[in-house]
Amino acid sequence: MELKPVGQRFILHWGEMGTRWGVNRTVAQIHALLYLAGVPLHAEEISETLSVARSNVSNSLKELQNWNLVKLVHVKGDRRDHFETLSDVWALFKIIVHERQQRELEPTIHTLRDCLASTDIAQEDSLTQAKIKETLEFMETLTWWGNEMLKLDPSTLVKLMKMGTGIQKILGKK
Amino acid sequence: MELKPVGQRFILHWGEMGTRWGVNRTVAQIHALLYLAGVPLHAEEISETLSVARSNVSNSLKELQNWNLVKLVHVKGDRRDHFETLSDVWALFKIIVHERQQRELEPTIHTLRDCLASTDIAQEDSLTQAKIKETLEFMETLTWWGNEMLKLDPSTLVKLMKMGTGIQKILGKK
DNA sequence: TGGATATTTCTCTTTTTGCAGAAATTACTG
DNA sequence: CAGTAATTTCTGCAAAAAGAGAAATATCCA
Repeated sequence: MELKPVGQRFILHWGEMGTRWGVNRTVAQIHALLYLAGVPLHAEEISETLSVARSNVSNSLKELQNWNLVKLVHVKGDRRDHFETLSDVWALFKIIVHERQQRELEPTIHTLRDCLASTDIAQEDSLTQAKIKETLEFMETLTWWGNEMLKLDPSTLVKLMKMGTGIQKILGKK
Repeated sequence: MELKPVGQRFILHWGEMGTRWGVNRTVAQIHALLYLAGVPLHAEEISETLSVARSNVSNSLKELQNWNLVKLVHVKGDRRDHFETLSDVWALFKIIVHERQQRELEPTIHTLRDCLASTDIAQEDSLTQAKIKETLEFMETLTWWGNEMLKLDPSTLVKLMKMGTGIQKILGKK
C-alpha cells in the first residue's frame, strides 16, 4: 500500500509520539496505519508499507492486542490474519484511559494498600501516614471516576466535556 | 536521612512506576522523597538518602523543575539550594495533567493542523481527511476540557469527581 | 502427507537511556 | 581575592529497549 504525503506524515508523527504515550515507534505507527486505513490489513502489507521487519510487525500487533486497540479478523477467501482498529476516536480514547488506569494507577493503589496494612506503618510519623492515606484515596477516587466516565457512551461524554465548567453552575443550582 | 520501612517501600515503588508515568526511576524517587519529607531537602541529602550519584540528583531535580513539580527554595542560614514539592496531591495532579497535555497532546494538535492546512491534503481520500479532522477535534476538545477542569480549585474538583455519572441525571433535568 | 504459505520465536546488532565519577564552573566567605 | 563549598556539565560505561533477519513452528490445501 502506497502512502500519500499527509497519511505518511500522520503515521510518522504518531510513531514519534508513541514513546510519550508509552509504546514504541513501530507499535504507534502500526496503530496509526490501521486507523487511517479503516479496513483490515495483513501483517505483510503493514511490514511493506512501513518498511519494518515482519517479525517486528508480529510483536507490535501482539502489543496492540494487549492494549485492546487492535483485533484480529479474517477476510473471506484469504487465509492470512488481518488486523483492524476502532475507527471512532472517542471509543479509542475510552480504551486508552482504561488501559492506562490499569498500568499507571492500579499497581500503586495495590502497593499503597499494602503499605497501610503493614505493621511497619506504625513506625512512620503521622505526616507520612496521612500522605500515604491521601494519595491512596486520591487514586481510588480517580479510578472510580474514570470508570464512571467510561460507562457513558461517547456522545454523552462529548456533550459533558463540551460543557466544561458550565457544570459548576448547574451544581450550584442543585 | 534514614528512611523507615514503609517510606522506603513507597519511594522504591514510586521509582518503579516512574517509567510508566514518563520519567525515569531516579526522578520519580526524588519526587516521592520530597513528597513524603514535606520539608525542603538539599541535593546532598537526597543523594545520600537514595544512594544515587550527586550529579544524577542534580539532573533529576532539573527535570522535576521542568515539570513544575519541584521548586528551588532557600533555608535561612544555609547557603545550599533546597528543594520542595507540593504537599497537596490534588494540586500535584493538576500540574501533571497540564504538563502531560503539553507533552502528549500539544505536538499532535500542531501536526494535525499542519496536515489539514497543507496543499497535499487534497490528494488524500475523503475518509482519511475526515479521520484527521475528527482526531484533531477530539484532541482540541480534550485539551479545552482539561483546561476548564484545571480552573477549578481542588476541592470543587473532588466534589465533581465524587458525583461521577450522577452528573448525567442533573444534565437530564436541566 | 508433503510442499507452500503464514506466523512466531530466537539471536544478535544497533540505538537509546540511565547513571556514576571526574572535571569544570559558579558562588560564597573570611 | 584566595580558598572552600556547592553545583553543573562532561565523559564514558552499563543496562535496557528496539528492531532486523534467521530459524523454527504452525497452518492450510492439494
